[in-house]
Amino acid sequence: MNQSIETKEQTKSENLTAQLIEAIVSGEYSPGSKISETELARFFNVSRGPLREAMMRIEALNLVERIPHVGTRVATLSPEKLIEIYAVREALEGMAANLACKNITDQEIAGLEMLLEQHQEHIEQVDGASYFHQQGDFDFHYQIIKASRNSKLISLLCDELYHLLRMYRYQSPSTQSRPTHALNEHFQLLTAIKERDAELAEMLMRRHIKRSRELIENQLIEEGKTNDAE
Amino acid sequence: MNQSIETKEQTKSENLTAQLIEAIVSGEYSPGSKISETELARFFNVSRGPLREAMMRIEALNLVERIPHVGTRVATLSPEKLIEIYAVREALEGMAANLACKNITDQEIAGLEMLLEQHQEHIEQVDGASYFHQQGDFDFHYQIIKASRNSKLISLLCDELYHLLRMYRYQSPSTQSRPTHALNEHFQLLTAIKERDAELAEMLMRRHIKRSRELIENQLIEEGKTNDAE
DNA sequence: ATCAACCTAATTGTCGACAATCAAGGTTTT
DNA sequence: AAAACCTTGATTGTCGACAATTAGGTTGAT
Repeated sequence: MNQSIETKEQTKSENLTAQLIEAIVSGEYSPGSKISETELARFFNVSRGPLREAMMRIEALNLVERIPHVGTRVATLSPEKLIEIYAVREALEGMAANLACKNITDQEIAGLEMLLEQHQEHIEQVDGASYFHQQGDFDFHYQIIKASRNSKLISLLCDELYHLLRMYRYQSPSTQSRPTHALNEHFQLLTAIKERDAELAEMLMRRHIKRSRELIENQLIEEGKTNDAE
Repeated sequence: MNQSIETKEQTKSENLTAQLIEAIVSGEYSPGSKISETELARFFNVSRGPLREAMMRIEALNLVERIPHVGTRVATLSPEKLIEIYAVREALEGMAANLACKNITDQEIAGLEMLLEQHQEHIEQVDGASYFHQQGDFDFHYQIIKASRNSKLISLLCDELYHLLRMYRYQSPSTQSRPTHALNEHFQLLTAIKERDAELAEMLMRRHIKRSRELIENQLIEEGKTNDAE
């Protein structure tokens, strides 16, 4: 019932866009695989018109790659691209943390505190259940981004970059994370936000993201070594 | 001849996209004005299919605003939105300057020096010809962004944000600028880049953009005052 | 046997027509 | 007279068919 409201946005083209984004991000279509317009259109019971319109939008989000007269493929997210995204994230989320200090409400801060306490319990209970943690990680970051009150910043991060991040996570479930350290950094960050210390919050956020990036870079180096060894 | 290669991308939908972006950014279609699909399609000698596909892409760039079943309008860029964009620019271009220090070639640095010298001459000759200066301002920033070698960063700044900036410039030719100060800041920045001082370059770039933003904010306050006075 | 040219099948790009929706003006009812 | 309800005109959304282009396999020549 609720679904019938949610899924029926207004127009087929828009529904398709939302559904395809979710399907691609969640790994339902494997990266690099070809997307046949005719086939997909038949599957979703629409004509190729709306489907192509949806594809144009999704292409703009960098979730698929299109070559004229050839076809569309689900985007593949190499570790190199991911590292680029992390550099962008570092800049943008640093700014978001900075602005959040100026605009966040006390109520939102209380919400963030609750969120982190939940995460703490999760980590203590199921030591290293990284899936829950990663979802929680996203939640925390989302809240701070929203609290920046800068709609451009919000849409860039949430609508463009985070789709790609989620996509990568589904692609590479082996991705390392560091739940305990990350949680500590979240607590530090929240403290800075609570004290409305914008510069400190920005610095902590940037360091937090930079460390995640370094983890990926190290993995990449490791992979390089093993590949060389072959 | 060159043109026939440039303009004929490959497909009508893509040609349209490029042409419409240029037309909208350059103010050919005035902000807020309604765009009739039938009319535009006839004007460009295409059917509504490719035109709508182009619109979807352009909507993703935030150059037009679409309401389902109602229509499409050329985006209006309020000073408030512009200020938001400047905050994003500050973060992203700061990072770009930082990365550029690590990746720029000596040849590119020499190019930047020449560019700034040209600007200096321009300013000395035609004191306050802000159009040339603003174009030059963009050139300088573009080069640094490109030198970051981060393709995500480059596409975000050049393909998304700068279109909006150019659009605003065409909308409000009365926009104040501060050629002399800006040029000094550019020289400072270039010095930091030459010395590969990433942190300093980032800081200088951020301050440079922040000052531009403050100029806009002050204009906004002035306008507010005059409006209150009425 | 190898390479080049050609042909064919399949996919994408484009079009014109039809269906669905909205905005505006006029009509009727209270 | 004001408000609610059609009705109509125009615009957008969707569809199925056709045209253009590509990829792959086949044929032919060197």
